[in-house]
Amino acid sequence: MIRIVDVAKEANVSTATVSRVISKSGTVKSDTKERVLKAIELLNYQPNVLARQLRRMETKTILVVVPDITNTFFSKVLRGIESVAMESGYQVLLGDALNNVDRESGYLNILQQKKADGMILLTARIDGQVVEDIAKQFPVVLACEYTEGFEIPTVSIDNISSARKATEHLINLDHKRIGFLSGPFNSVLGRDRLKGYNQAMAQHSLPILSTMVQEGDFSYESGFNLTLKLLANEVPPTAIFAANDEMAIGAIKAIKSKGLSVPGNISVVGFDDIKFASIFEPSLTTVAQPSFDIGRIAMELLIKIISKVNLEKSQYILDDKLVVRESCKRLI
Amino acid sequence: MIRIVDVAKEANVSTATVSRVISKSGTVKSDTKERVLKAIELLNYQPNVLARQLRRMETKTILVVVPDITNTFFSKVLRGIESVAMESGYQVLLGDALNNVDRESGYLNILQQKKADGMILLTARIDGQVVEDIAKQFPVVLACEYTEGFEIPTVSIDNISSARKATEHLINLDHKRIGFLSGPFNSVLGRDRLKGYNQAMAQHSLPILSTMVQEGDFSYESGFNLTLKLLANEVPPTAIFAANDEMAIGAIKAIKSKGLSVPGNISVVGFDDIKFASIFEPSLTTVAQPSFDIGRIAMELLIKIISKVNLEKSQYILDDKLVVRESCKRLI
DNA sequence: CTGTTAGCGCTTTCAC
DNA sequence: GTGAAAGCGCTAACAG
Repeated sequence: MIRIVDVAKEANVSTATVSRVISKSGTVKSDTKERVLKAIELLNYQPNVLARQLRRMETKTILVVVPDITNTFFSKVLRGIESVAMESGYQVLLGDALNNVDRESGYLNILQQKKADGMILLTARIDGQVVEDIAKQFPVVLACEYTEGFEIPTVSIDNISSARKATEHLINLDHKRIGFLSGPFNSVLGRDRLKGYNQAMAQHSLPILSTMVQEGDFSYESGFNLTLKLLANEVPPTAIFAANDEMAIGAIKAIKSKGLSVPGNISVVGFDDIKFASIFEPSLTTVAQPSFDIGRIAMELLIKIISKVNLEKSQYILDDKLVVRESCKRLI
Repeated sequence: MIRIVDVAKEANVSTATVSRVISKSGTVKSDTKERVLKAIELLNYQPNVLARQLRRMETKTILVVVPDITNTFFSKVLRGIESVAMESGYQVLLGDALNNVDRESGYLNILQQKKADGMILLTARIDGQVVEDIAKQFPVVLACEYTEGFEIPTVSIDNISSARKATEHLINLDHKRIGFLSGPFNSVLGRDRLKGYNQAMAQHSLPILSTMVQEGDFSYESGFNLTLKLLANEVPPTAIFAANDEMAIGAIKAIKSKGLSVPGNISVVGFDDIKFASIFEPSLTTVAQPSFDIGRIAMELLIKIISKVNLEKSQYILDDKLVVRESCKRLI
């Protein structure tokens, strides 16, 4: 292994000078610099990042905790994060929580061990207080999700109003009996989308029936199974709003499996606008989240926090958009 | 920050003893150990991984370079990698190459900087010689792909025979004019699947027409566009074999867009068996790769290499399986 | 503009 | 079974 002293010897300067050249800090006369560069080239020297990290007490690495990496919505957020990370010289350590709360909290101590300078959470099923405590000690940004009542910097859409809009879309199509496939109640995001649904129903004086609300886990399978349950009701719904696209697609498959059609017999709205939403048949009416931007802004925020730049504001609410496709129809 | 000396002082021992306790090495009398543990607890001490890394010259981190994280096939391989990594105390640094060769090679110097102890490449479009050079200096495992003529440890299926099997499935259904949507010719994997197609055609004395072979990039869009091109032929194909599922789904959408049906007018076979293959309509006949196992075994191999354990063999060929679903039909 | 030097926090010989 | 002490390779304060 070539060390900085080797380069220093070769170039006939001190290690400090070599260090100044490679970290582009301080001032070095241009011909000494030239000499150092040549020596680096000659010896094929690569600075040992580990030593630098220890010295500077920073890793230039951030941790991203994803609830489910096989969900393309999250992989797109991740892309937004990665793009900014790369520009700014950061690397991304991936934590896939596999939709499992224990796994999720397990990643937290990577921060405490100083293996990462900060963390972006794409999921927040962990106890809010725990996250809050971590966020007090280390740079943390919440993306997509947020925790109620705490002051952790957050990037997300307004889930309540989006869910309300989506539900209203169905109401405007004359649907009155609208089933809701919820996300887990233990996530704020799950609860928010439910709130939006409830608000829309209430505002239009429609009854909120407990049989019409099912708690899923954002998976295709839960969408499928819970829809079968909704359909088994004495009076089944004429429309279903699913809290994410994977469940919505599961719902459509379940409806079809019963010999019914979408949107012929039942209308379906999803949430996220994953790639597949437009490919699936019928193409899915859904709430499009600016996934890439969520990631991008979250990473920009995190970098600011790490650099101790003051934040103008800590809650970033981005615009979403209801994308109307083929999966909904006016009730006749 | 609490340091090891603080714990040592608190427990009235030397730093060496504390170190022995936390790294479970050497021998410590059980009541001294007790005292140290108590001090650690009391001070809420977390070892600084950076310092340990520098001292031990290892990071307990591995780099995974993925061609496209939004493709669920790769995210499943990643899961296999992560599961073993976690059990063995490794963390996963993610490099998303965005299907871009430059990005891909950019990740290589993370190894040289010692930010990772080893690397798993899920893509190998970089020059084989470059990979070979890196693999000589650092632990590297190739998964899914491999490089021709080099001796880098590899985990994959036998792409040639799988592609041959898939093509033969169509031939056995009496198809003679079979279009092939290839992956990029600059990847061995792309070329191998083409080879399999060619072999099957030749063995059954069917002509290999250049108009029937189109080079795509594994994306949905390229599958869609190239299929339109295939269909524009004077004599269009009666069946299409796509080198991955995303392209196959693009193909089906293109066929439908022309008012034709799958499998009614044209049969389609894919490759990978991504989650969506069974959900899409018609459900896709495809070659199922053991994605999770590929990841798992690749990581196990990498750990062996890092630990300098001798490998019994370096090329692991896993079994694939043709999953027959609805997208193919006998030609009448 | 450049060199000297003291650590960053930990592990690991070596000595007792 | 335990402690003293020498670094791992680098950076940054300070001196010149």
